[in-house]
Amino acid sequence: MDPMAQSVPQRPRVGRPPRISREEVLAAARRVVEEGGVGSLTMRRLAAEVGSTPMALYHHVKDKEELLLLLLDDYAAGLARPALPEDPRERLVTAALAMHDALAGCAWVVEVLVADDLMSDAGLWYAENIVDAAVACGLTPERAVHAYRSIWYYTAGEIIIRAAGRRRAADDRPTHRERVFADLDEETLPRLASIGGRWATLTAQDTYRQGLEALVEGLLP
Amino acid sequence: MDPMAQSVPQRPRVGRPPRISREEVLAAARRVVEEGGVGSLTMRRLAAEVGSTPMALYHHVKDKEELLLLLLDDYAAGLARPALPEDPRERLVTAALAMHDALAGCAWVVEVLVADDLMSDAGLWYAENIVDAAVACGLTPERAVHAYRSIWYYTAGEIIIRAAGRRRAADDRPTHRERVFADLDEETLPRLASIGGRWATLTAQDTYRQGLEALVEGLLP
DNA sequence: CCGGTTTTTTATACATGTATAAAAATTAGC
DNA sequence: GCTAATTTTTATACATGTATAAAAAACCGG
Repeated sequence: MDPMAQSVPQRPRVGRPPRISREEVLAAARRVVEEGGVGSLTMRRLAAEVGSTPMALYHHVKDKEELLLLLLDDYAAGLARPALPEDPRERLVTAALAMHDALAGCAWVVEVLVADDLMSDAGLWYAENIVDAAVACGLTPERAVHAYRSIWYYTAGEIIIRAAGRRRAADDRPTHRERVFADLDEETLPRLASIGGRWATLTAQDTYRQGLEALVEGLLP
Repeated sequence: MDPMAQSVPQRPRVGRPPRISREEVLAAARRVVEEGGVGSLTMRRLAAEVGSTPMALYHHVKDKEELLLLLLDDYAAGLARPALPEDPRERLVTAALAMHDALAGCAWVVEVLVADDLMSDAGLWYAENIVDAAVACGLTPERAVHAYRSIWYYTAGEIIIRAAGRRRAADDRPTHRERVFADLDEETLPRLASIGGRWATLTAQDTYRQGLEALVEGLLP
């Protein structure tokens, strides 16, 4: 019982020895997602992949949500961290853009975002840089955190809403929206009516950066 | 076959007569949600409520997602529409706040947001007023739509992320986050480390309005 | 070697959304 | 009235996440 003994590799010498490990499960999950997309990642498929049974997985991850979170973690860990400009304001914007790009590059990220919020390990790098840049811009630490939070809401919202839009576009049922926008009441909704068909085009445009810069503009003193 | 006949009540005189209607299904869904929360709304339970079978529902709503969207619609239709200030900028902020409050008042709204985006009927009132106010503030219609869009991302993001946070707080497993924030590396993440325990407090605060005003500040000329 | 303890794995079961196909109930044409 | 067409309802089935409880496989003290 030497307290200075290596604490991690000190395996528990009791109980039935595990046939699979969390790492194996994660590695298998990566494989499955890589080749079949996140839609093909089911607990049963994953169990088959590691040569075990579905319920055995639950001894290594709490549930599927945690599994996805862990996948996202190591996706984020593998990302290049761009060099950030000196100027604090530019640094802030650049870091936020990098965060956004990271999320946008991972199609299934939405499923995790609605469940948890990326404040784990790899994701912290973005938070660190954004908060730090905000402080460098003259905000108090408290307001810098609030600023980060606002940027996070905006960013996560953009990712999620746009993903929803893409999903909607995928199955090509003529959307409720199109019908609604087709016959807008000019009396009660004159502005939208005057925009009419351009709405789809306009909202399809990528204005993340524009909005981000506006937000930053308003947040900084 | 008079083409000028009432087009809507002209019921189709052919085929097996329906035993349930979309309106009945919706009314039943409202009852179920009202008394048991959205979690208790299952297709089977709903079928039982209308005295039918699960699959019969699918002739009146496309799927559960559409059902929720319809529920949200008439929730929104029932909301009071606040009087808006004259000053366009205040009007913009007030309308956005009203939109946010509307969403925040509906706990299960998140499930719909991630699937579709509230651009249906009742939700349009907010869009109309926000876009119109933005134009009144001097934006072109195009930029006004973009501005609305940014506000929408920010708002939806706030609602979704905060809901996730609340859900996480509900089941009291000591979150990954707490553990992560407990031992931050002061070398690589000095700023977050210096904030440390205050992070939870700070991010728990409601800063929606603050962020909104910053965003509006930056969006308007 | 044996019974107890601990850990991991397995088996079984359930609730859910919904696909598919059959059945039922009506009208239209003859 | 009979057959075909049309619409709605029902029955059955499947994949999914995961709860629960039993089983298996290793350790320990005797």
